[in-house]
Amino acid sequence: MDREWNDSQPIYRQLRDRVVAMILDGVLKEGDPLPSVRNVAAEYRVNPLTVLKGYQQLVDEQLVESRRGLGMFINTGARDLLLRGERQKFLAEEWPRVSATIQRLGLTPEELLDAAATRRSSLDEAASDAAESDAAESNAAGSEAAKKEPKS
Amino acid sequence: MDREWNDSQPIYRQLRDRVVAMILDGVLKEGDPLPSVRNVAAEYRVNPLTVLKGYQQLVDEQLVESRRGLGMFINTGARDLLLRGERQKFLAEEWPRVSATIQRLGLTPEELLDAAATRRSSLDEAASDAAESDAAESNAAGSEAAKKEPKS
DNA sequence: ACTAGTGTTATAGTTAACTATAACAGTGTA
DNA sequence: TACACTGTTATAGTTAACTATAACACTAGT
Repeated sequence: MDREWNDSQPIYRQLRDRVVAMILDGVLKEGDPLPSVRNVAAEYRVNPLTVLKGYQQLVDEQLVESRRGLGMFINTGARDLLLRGERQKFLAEEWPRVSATIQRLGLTPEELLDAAATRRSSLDEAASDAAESDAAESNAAGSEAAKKEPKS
Repeated sequence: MDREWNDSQPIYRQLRDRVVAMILDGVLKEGDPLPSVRNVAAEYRVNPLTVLKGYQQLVDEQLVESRRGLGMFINTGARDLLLRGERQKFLAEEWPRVSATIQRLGLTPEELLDAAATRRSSLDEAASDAAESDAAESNAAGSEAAKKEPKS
């Protein structure tokens, strides 16, 4: 979670993508609160408005609901919605370009698997662990986030 | 070649990537001229300065040489240079993210191969043909580019 | 009521990307 | 020389992304 920003895409979109990844990985489940705008802004040393913009994207996509004074919460059905939408989006918009690049560079499946494995072992431990242990306490990603129960 | 721009990355970088792809695919060979700044600008209805910026990146990477009054030409060794650099860059910077996304979405090799095949048949015919027929006339990508011989 | 935590809005400034328009500079050919 | 191509630079304006600073609005706990 401490990796910095990639200059090939706006921060607010990378932020949106991170939350999406956490939902897909099961780190954030339905009803869970997102780490607060101010917390994220402070932790990543980014402007609160930038965080808000990323979160607003999620609201627009019906993935997240905002409750003033309480926080932002994962909607019911968010993960299913994502599994449909993101698959199609990825296959249509990103994978063709990536696939062409792989072919152009003559990369072998071995090289690709090696590179993927290398990264996973060094970066994704936390996310993998959280995803694999299903019913464990699902603390959100912020440092010490609020964790109040939404009153339905 | 008539596909429009992707708003997820600046045009000048997409332009740079297209030329890189053409070099890797063998569409542009050492000594070949790039389509002229003005031609590309007109064909894609983009500002000449934007095209120039993309081309300048290639000059900075030693892939292309600029000759005032003549045009811009692929350097010798450009393809080898690319095969080394781009492989490393792709495996380190892009593939890990893509690989994680694939895993998250639970995409199968079949789905990925299908999507890749679908796209290739509809988009890349021209590039593939040019790459496969090796010694054919290698006309550059512009509409009717200059095609002068550089005097070494 | 007070306080500390939420999301939200307002104001204003910087930078990068892109644009339009125009001119300058070098090369080859008729 | 004149012309038609090349790359290059100058000037200036728009938009999107990001920033800093501050205030407003709402909720829960004490």
